[in-house]
Amino acid sequence: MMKEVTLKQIAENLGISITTVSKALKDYKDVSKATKAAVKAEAKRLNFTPNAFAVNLRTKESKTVGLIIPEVVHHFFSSVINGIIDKAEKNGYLVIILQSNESYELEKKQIDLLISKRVDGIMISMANTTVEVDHLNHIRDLNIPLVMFDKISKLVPCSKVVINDRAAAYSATKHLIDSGCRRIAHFRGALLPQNSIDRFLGYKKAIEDHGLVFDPELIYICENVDYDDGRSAAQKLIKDGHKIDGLFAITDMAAAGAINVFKEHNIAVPQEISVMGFSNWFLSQAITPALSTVDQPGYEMGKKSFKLLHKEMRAKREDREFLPVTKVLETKIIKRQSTN
Amino acid sequence: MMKEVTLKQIAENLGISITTVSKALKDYKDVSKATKAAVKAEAKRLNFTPNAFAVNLRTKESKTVGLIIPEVVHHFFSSVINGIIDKAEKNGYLVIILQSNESYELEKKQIDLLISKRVDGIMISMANTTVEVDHLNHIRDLNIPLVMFDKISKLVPCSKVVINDRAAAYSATKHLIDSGCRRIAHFRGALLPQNSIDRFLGYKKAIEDHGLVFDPELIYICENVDYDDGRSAAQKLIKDGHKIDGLFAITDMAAAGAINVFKEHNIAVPQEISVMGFSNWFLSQAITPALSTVDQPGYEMGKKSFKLLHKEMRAKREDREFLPVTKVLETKIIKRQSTN
DNA sequence: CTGAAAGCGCTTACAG
DNA sequence: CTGAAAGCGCTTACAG
Repeated sequence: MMKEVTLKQIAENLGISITTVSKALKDYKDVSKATKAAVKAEAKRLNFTPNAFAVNLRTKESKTVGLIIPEVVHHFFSSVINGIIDKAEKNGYLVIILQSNESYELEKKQIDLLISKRVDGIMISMANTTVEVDHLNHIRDLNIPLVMFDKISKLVPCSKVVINDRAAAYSATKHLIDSGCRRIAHFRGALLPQNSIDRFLGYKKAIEDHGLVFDPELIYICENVDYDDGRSAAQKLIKDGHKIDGLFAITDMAAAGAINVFKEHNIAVPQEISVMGFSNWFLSQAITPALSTVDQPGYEMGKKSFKLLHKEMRAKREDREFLPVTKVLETKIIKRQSTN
Repeated sequence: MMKEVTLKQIAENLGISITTVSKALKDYKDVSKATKAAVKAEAKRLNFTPNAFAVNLRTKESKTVGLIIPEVVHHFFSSVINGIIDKAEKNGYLVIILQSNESYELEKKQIDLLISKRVDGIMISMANTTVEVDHLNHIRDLNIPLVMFDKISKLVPCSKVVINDRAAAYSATKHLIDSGCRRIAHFRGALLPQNSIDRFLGYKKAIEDHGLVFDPELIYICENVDYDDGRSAAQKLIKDGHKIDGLFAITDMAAAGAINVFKEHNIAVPQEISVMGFSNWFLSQAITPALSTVDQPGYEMGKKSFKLLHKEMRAKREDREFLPVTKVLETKIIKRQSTN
């Protein structure tokens, strides 16, 4: 364990001042070429890296941003993380990741943690159970750059990156209708989250716009929008005796669960029931029949989120005003074998 | 934007010294009860949080650890992340996550990044292409606590958390043999990574231990161990005209790809060919037939990794010696429908 | 072109 | 029980 190399060390070795060493390393124009060369050579020789703690304290920046998501183990969110990390790193930022586990209380706590760590900015996708947004507005009050993505709140004035859930669900449902379905069930998410509501509304509008009858009995709730929820809802649907020829599920997982239940009941997909998922998770191409779905650009969303955050951080540093931007990303229908 | 609250601010408001304020907040025993109460009340009133940058500089600790994994978008690694984040947070640490994208060069760069950020410790799972380990030993040289998990190197003297890949692969192959398979193919990973080698060796040993003949022609390489690789290997296997009744694939993804190819060729799974995967990713229960596999405890591995790192960080802080520990986690066979 | 000095906000050994 | 002082390692406005 050797001693840490500091500016002071280099200065002493070279018999010059700490100030000059610091300036030389940062290529200040008021340092002679010869001095710069000598300092850089010595710094390299000693394998000098500036003490980040000291730099942070002086510059009041940590070059670190925080990210809060509901869950890490989730294809969509891990894609977002991927996009954020990639983009952040290219711009010299590191990313601290925390999860809210879909809990409002935990979400508040994680925000406080990030604030007390003095991250330069925060990106967040809200927990399903979050209804109140004071903790998010608090971030704005402290003048910390903030970007929300996917699960956002209209009540927080900050930059946002989203998809148009309503339009995407409309397209998905229309795809079912166009392929001949006339009685289409919908497995929706919980009542609270905005994207659960929006996907439901998109479904409903598509039904009504195309001369079909909206039947509330065909709506089932998948609280956790996962595989098991999809299974339960499909079982209930069958038990309820509803004759349907199409199903639009809020996630690929729920759709996969439903398809497997249909198979167990010898209901042919897509011949008897066509099934649409949502997200285009990896899973959708591996199941049989391969799942038709809506592609939700997670990686893109991550990249774009960091980009907006970066813009805002830069504006803050340079004391410029920054106006929040909302970016809506494109989704597209991916047709596979589960629909005609 | 209000002014930052500092110790100085509190001291001035109360007409006492900064030293006393600092000590009062940290419950030093040599501060009077009355003073402590007053200081705490004022701190609370002003919503004081210590400036983390200053604390870091003084204590030479950041209460932040770094994590480097090959890829974030990966069921197994995201489970590990989950375990690490959970455990870290409970102990007051935040986690910076970086990915190597299976690149040795990037892995080196990420390590340098974390070192220069002065994280208190590093956890890493090696990239497949990493053969040389100087950059890892460099972490040790700097006396930074280090834990390797899953993809480790024997050449780095540090704590490790792994599964016994060889034994797990042996059990998986034995499961196929016990269920009646006599000609078992193996889809292995690239030649370099240790766990690809170990799983292959476990497979080979099981074959030989049970009176079967090891046939190198039945070994196919899945470079990226993913769905498409599994598909290609299965297609090649069929084209090569090999008659097999069992397949042990290095990952669930590769197994899923193979199963789908078998289906397309009207080969019944498990009646004609039994298939074993490895990892117990979510996917394995959603495909048809549901995949028999080896459960690899990702969340557990993450928790244990942080736990060991934490121990080492504590030992370092208290200037105690710490001897590296290697922890081998249990795996288990999960029997589903793809095997008899 | 160079450097002395102040300061970022905290912690802690030391004196009283 | 309280506080003056040094110091963590850097940056930068200022003087020369």
